Amino acid sequence: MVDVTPLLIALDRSDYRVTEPRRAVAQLIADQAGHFSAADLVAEANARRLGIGRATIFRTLDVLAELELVERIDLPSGEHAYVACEPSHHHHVVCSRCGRSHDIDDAGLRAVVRAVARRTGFRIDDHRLELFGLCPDCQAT
Amino acid sequence: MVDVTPLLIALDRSDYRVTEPRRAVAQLIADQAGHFSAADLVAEANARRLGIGRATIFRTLDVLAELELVERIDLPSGEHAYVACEPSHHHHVVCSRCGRSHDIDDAGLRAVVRAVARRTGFRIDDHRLELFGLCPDCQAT
DNA sequence: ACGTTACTGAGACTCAGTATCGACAAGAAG
DNA sequence: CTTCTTGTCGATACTGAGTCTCAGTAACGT
Repeated sequence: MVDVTPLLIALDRSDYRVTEPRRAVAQLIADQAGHFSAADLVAEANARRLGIGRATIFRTLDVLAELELVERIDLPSGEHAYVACEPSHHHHVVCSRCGRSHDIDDAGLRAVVRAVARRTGFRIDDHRLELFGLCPDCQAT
Repeated sequence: MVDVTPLLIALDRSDYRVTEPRRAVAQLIADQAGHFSAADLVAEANARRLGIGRATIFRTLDVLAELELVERIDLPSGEHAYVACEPSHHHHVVCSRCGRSHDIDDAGLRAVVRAVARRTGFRIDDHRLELFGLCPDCQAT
C-alpha cells in the first residue's frame, strides 16, 4: 500500500516512456502489501482484467528494477520476489509472516565489508544483505 | 578442488544412506573450482558418463544443503549456485571472476543485525549476506 | 543372507523467464 | 493538429530449472 505517484514521476523523469500498461503495473505494485513475485502481478492483472500481457509485466519489472524503484530479493525458500523501495542503495528486513519489508540503511555494514576485505584480501565490489524475521505487528499477534 | 572425504564422512554420520550415486556427486562437487550450478554438475556427470540421473543430482544437492556441506547462494545475476563449505553458519565472499569462494565468519554482522532489530522493532530470525568481488589472485592478473 | 525401506533413473510435467514479431501508440518535431 | 520515428505492446512459442511419479534396486540393521 504505497502511493503510485513517486513511481510514475520517476518513470517520467527517466528515458523510458510512460505508457498505459506501465501505469497499470505501477498501480499493481503500489497495491501490494508486502513482497510480491512476478507471478503475483500476473495473477492480479488477470483478475482485474487489465489485458496486460505476461511479458509486459516482466519487462516493466526489469525497467523498475533498473530505476531502483523496485528491488529483487531472494527469499529463504529460494524464490525470487520484489519489494517496492526508495531509489537508493540499501537493504531490507522482510517479515516472513506478512511479507512487508522495511528499508534499512548501512547500519554498520560498511565496517563489516571492510573487515572482510582486509581479512581475505578480496576487493569487494558488491554485496547483498537480506534479513528475515517478524515485524512488530506480527510479533504482537 | 577440495577433498571428498569430509563430505562422505558427514554423509555417513547422518541418517542418509551412503550410496554410489551420492559418492559420485560428492566427488563432482569436490572437483569444482569455484561455485557451481546444478546444471554444471549434470553436464559434468554426462561428460564423465557416470549414468547419474538429473533428478538424483538435484536430490543429492538438497541432501548436502540440508547437512550444510554445501550452501545455496544467489549470484548478482539472479542465478542460483552452490558452494562447498564447512558445516557451520557463516557467509561467503565470492570472486566474480573465477567463482572461488571463501567462508567468512561473523565479522561484526551480529552487531549489525542487533542494530537493525533495535531500530525497526523486527525480531530477526534469519539473514543472508553475500559479498562479491575479486579474489587476490584475480586482482593480480 | 534377508527384509525393510530409502534411494535410484527415466521421463513426463510445471512454471518462471525469454525471444520473436507484427501491430500500435508515445511523444518529438514541424 | 498531423506526421514520423521508434520504443513498447500482446500473443505466442520456446527454453531451461526444478519437481513428481513410479517401478526397479541396493543400502544396511538384524
